[in-house]
Amino acid sequence: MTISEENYIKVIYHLSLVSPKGVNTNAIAGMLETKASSVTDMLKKLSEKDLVSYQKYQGVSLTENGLLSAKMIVRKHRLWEVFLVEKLAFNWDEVHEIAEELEHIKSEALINKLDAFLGFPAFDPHGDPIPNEKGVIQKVNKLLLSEAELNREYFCIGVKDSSSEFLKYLDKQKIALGSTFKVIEKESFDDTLTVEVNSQEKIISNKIANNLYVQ
Amino acid sequence: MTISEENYIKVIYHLSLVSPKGVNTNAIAGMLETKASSVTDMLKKLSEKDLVSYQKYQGVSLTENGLLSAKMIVRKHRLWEVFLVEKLAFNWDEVHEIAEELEHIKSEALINKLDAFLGFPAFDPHGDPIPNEKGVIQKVNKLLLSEAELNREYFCIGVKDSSSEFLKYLDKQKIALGSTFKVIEKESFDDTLTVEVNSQEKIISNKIANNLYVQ
DNA sequence: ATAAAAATTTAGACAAAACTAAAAATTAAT
DNA sequence: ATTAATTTTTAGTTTTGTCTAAATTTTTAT
Repeated sequence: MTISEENYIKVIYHLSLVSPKGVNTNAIAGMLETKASSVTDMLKKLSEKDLVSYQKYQGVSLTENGLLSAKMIVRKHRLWEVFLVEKLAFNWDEVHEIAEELEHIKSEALINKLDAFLGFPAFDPHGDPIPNEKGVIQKVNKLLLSEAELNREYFCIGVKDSSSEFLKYLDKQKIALGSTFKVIEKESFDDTLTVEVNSQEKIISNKIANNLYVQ
Repeated sequence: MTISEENYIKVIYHLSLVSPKGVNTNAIAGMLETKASSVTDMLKKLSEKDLVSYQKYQGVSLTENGLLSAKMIVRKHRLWEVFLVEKLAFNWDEVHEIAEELEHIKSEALINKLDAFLGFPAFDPHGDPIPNEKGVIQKVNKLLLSEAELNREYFCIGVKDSSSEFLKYLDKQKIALGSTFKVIEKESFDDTLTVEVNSQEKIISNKIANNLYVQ
């Protein structure tokens, strides 16, 4: 697979988690910052290679082959992110772009040795699960902070948006994976939350609460 | 720079160490397993970008820009090789191809943090020096085993040929960086050496002796 | 010094992956 | 149920890096 093909497969994978019926051409184009016509061209090629099943105008989904390939790319991406944060002392908001490049390094021995070196981590620095050597992904119960019940204790276990801007905001607010959350009050007008984070009271907008996973 | 451009710059760098007057089109084509006409095309492009100085039919050499770029690529390659051997437990004959991919990862922060993580190593697993952040390469006195004097103690400090075949042969012969060498006898007919390696007597062909650096 | 051989460059073509503009199919709206 | 809007595909180009074949320059050998 070329790097370009891998990027398409990865994007189709992520989109198909949200819309399992079939992924739109335009949605793919949006994620890859390319044009719909380019996507159509590539879908034909990926279909030839039995990585996606594609019917004109009907959207696209991954074949078994394509799904496994996608999971291996995601595995590589997330393992490299762990390496960058745990071993090279990068901050969690700095690793995405570098991992986007590292995920295309081909060697399977490399990624399995890296996995062992890191101690077979189950989650990446943003709380996303890391597929194992076979592509199996551990399923985790989680909910958005915006869906949390009042006056119950939760732990932050992940972020939905892992953009640098959002992560830097969390750093500023001293919110990290493992932080404890208790929702004190929910403002019905705009869904703003009053939350006790690590025993400190904070006001948290609905947009933020919609991008924090808790348990 | 594209990956292809980087590969050309790197090959020109390595060839210019052997023939400093100017590197031949055919030599580049040979190293990159491509055709001379493709090389000519690329030399024009690299010349446009002020990475090489190139005059039709007269061979090519790196500009200051090109030289620094080449050294940075070599730096990345060798640091990744150290990582693969020291941290991921690869054997020294397995790392070249993987490092050929890793050397094209762009982030400067990455490579400097990797350098620090590895403890600022001066040499890669084959004994080749690692350029520092500025591109400075430590100069080392070394000679080939084939040029060694009789009955003097030497240490193995590097290999000239770092092909997997040669390195595996050295593993089999229990020769590694740091091994001690004393040449007992030189057969004048074919230059075969009788050598004491780590206090054990061995017969070593001229071809082998021409690919081992000692000090 | 000139002819033959070797090396290099030019010219024209191709594949991959992108693009623009136009056409076709699907979906939404009256 | 048509029409309008949106989405998707097709057709034709472009760019990058490669190729082959032919032409040119340089080097080697007589």
